[in-house]
Amino acid sequence: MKPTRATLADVARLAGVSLGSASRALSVPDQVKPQTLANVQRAVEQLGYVRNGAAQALASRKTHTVAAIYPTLNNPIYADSIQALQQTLWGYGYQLLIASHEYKPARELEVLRAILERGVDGLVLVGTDHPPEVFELTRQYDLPYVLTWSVDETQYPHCVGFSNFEAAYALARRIVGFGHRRVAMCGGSTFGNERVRARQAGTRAALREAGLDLRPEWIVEAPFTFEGGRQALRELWDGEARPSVVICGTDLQAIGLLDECRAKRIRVPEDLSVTGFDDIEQARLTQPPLTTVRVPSLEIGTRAARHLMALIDGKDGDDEIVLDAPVVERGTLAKPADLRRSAREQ
Amino acid sequence: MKPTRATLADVARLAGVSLGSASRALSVPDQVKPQTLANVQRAVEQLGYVRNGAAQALASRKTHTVAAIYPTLNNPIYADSIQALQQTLWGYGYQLLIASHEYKPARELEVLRAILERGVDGLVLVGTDHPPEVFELTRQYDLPYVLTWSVDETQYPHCVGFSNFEAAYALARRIVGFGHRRVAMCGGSTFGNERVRARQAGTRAALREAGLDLRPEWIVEAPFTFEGGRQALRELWDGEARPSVVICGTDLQAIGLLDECRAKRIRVPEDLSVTGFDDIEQARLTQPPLTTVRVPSLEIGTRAARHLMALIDGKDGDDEIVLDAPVVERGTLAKPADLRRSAREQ
DNA sequence: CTGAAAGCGCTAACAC
DNA sequence: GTGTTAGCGCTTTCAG
Repeated sequence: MKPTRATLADVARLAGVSLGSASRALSVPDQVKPQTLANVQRAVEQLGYVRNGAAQALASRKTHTVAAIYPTLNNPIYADSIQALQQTLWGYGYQLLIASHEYKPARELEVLRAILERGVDGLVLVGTDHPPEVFELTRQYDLPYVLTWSVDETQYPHCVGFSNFEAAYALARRIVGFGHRRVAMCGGSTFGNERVRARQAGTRAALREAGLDLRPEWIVEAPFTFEGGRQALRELWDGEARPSVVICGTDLQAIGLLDECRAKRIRVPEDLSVTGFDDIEQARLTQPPLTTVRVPSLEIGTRAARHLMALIDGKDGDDEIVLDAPVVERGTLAKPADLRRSAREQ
Repeated sequence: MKPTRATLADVARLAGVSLGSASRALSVPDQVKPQTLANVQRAVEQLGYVRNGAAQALASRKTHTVAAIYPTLNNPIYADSIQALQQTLWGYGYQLLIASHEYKPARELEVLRAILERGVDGLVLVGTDHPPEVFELTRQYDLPYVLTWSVDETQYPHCVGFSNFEAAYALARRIVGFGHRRVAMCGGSTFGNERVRARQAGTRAALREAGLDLRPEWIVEAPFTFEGGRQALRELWDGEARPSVVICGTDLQAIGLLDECRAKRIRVPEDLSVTGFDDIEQARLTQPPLTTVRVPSLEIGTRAARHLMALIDGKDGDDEIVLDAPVVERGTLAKPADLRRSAREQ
């Protein structure tokens, strides 16, 4: 029965060295004589000693913990990224504190405050658009941070992500290339979310080149969930005119929308084309498989971790990591019905 | 420009009170005169003061952080639970440190050590089967913990979960009730995983009642992923004899298996019945929708959080929370082909 | 209800 | 290389 945990002082005493040496043996082992190192290690072993993180943090002002604030954990794309982040961080001896704000900027700020109070050495945020107070706090606390997922609408050098504008642009070009002219978008709120804005902008740009525009009634705002997709389809389908394609903001929405199509006996892609965004694993399991944009979520996690580690080490590292987010064509995007017909007629 | 963060001493000075009073004003506001409280609050405001968590932790031996170690984050069921856990904890002023061990017991131990070093006030673990060192450490550190997901194979009172045995038993009864006699299981490794064992046992119990048994070659061990399910089907289908139903350990596997069925033109449930476990959202999106067992993952998260808070507060609380995990029948489980035929013949 | 003072366990100069 | 010695910023007795 151990009444109280062993401290470094106990270790030092048992090893017959000073407190300082014991401390060094643990944190900078190559700055002590092999002999003392061995003694200390033996003592540690014997006592089952484990460092007290709080004390270490207080004295060294390093917590060996970083925090990541995600919009939600309910999207596999973020889960994947967290997984990668966590694994990589682990390799550096860092722990991960995670939180989510459910797409509410105010909530994000609260969460950040709580995290700051607990103390972390670095921060990972998703997206570039955050309440100004967020940036003030990171500055005030001198907290290194990396922005992930997006490189849109920002000057900040430490971003690990892709251009949502370009990705959406490329996808829309593809869509236009198939001959679609009645294009709808099912996205989330643009509030505090530059990804949604950038994608809208990218889509618009491609449409404009083809002489098209996005009709306001065909831009529907729905939650980034299966249910959101279902809702969106209902809204779109009950409208005056019907689009020939709907561009979804996430695969989750697209999958839900596809399911609603099935319920309503709308054939995809014959009656309606659908595209997603993220390329989650399920995207290839729909019937037909979903045409989408592949977001390198694992790589974002891994590189964000590495980049943050570099920042924390004071190595200002390379700037902005722009990853690729290619369109992956599968079965839900095809020529619109009217064109098929005319093609056949020729 | 703030060269250095304000400390409680600064606050006290500005407020014209002692360090002690300032401290109390923050942590036990009703033990100070309203006047001093107000002074302190004003000072805090003015200085933009934020507590230093490390110092607080060191002095009070409370970190206001709890850790949760999950098998993986790559299963929506865990993501959901984490979400609920995190939200609930947040309401109590606690942060969540998360980690995963990818179904490797040794890894879990390492992770726990790192977490212990960092310091947490409580711990959430998934399952009841962990390396003995895990339990030794929690004891040695006097760390309150709750075991989730399962109440099988354990004496430990602080569990929040369901009986995997019962759930599997109920499902198997249902399967047997449909007339299946050639039953296969696609599960994960039983190593360090009592859930898998309990489910096998429950399944066996139900089969035995019907005079059946599980043929060893029909127990396939595959990763808990889409791909795992695909693999399992291939293995099972290429074998000497073919089962009439396969019971999957997770919906992820079941969905992958279903997809492989489609690829191989195996009709479900005509040629083969399939069941899942978890009832993730996608389970109702397969074609036909998946018959599965509904695991109350959100509730597990919420109640685990509450229970842990009680433990931390020294309220030993109520014991073992046994939740319900009902079978949800959808379309992938039906009578086996031979019975259908004979039914028709009659 | 408040102030003073003693640590919490560790790191980081600083001399030796 | 190693020992000594200040703190890190806060909580918590203990008197008053």
